[in-house]
Amino acid sequence: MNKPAKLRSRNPSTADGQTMYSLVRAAHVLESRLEEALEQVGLSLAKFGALSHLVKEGEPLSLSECATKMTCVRSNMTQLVDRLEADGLVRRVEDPEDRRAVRAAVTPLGKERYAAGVREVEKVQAEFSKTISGIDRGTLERVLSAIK
Amino acid sequence: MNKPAKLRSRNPSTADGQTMYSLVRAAHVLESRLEEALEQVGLSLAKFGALSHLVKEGEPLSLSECATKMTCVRSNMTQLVDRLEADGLVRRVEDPEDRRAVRAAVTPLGKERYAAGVREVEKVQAEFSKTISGIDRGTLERVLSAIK
DNA sequence: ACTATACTATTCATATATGAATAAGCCCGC
DNA sequence: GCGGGCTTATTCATATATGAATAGTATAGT
Repeated sequence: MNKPAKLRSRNPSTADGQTMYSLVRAAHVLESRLEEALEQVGLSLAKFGALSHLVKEGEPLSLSECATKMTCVRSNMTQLVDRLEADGLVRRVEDPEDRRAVRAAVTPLGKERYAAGVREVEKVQAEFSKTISGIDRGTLERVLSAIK
Repeated sequence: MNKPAKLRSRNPSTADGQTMYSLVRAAHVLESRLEEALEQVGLSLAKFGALSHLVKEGEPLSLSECATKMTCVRSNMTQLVDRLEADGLVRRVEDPEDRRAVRAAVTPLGKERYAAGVREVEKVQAEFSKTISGIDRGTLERVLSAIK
């Protein structure tokens, strides 16, 4: 639902600052497009991201593992799983191995919804692909992955 | 304070999808760095962004104008100005020309804080600049600005 | 002058994120 | 086996964002 307004504008101190802001702005635009596309199938980017890890893993993941994979704090995952559960897309199941842990299991509806999300996301990716034709993808990937 | 966990991970449907996710991830990393840098001087990225528009404009802006410049909805600006006002960085002033409007005026403390923020942000920009040496800046800018 | 329409900011409900505090359960060294 | 130190999830307070609903003000067209 929300996208940060924070830095949608820019600060012109240096030329590179410009590029940095451009990159952040472009990412926000892409996120908006993804949110919009996923909204068509009743998902948000956050929900889609969580489902994608669960579906790919093929078995229930503890909320801690989910949080790690999504690079967010656990309290965020607690709330996200609350919403996913309310939507009927995942179920909380106990972990018999570790009674502290709670695992999130994707429901059949969750799998369906995820598949529909993938189809929507692929459209956005195709769009994006056209836009970045005309830049060397390898170089771009290398630079982007250097930002950590 | 917050950065989206949403898409910090990736979905490997196509190679270009990878690049799209890389871009989004990189932007989140940059935002985190900016948030961290600004935290040193008691600012968030959202607050810094609002201050930057107000300082550059040189005179009080209505909340609607602020929202437009920050590309966010007005209710967001209402809350952001609430927090900036609580920090003593801006003041709400009435607009004698239009009794509907409320303008945000930067305080002297706000100007100082902004200047301190700029110094912090410049450090992050310098860091970023090093990272992207090795890619043609013009090409990158052109591609990024094509995303809208 | 009046009315319809549009724009102002605010409030409210909600989603997404963080981080601190808490309670429960695990496990290592003794 | 037990005490201390992790890790687990949750709750709470808060920040940032959206969008719907509202109240007040402005303005254009008649």
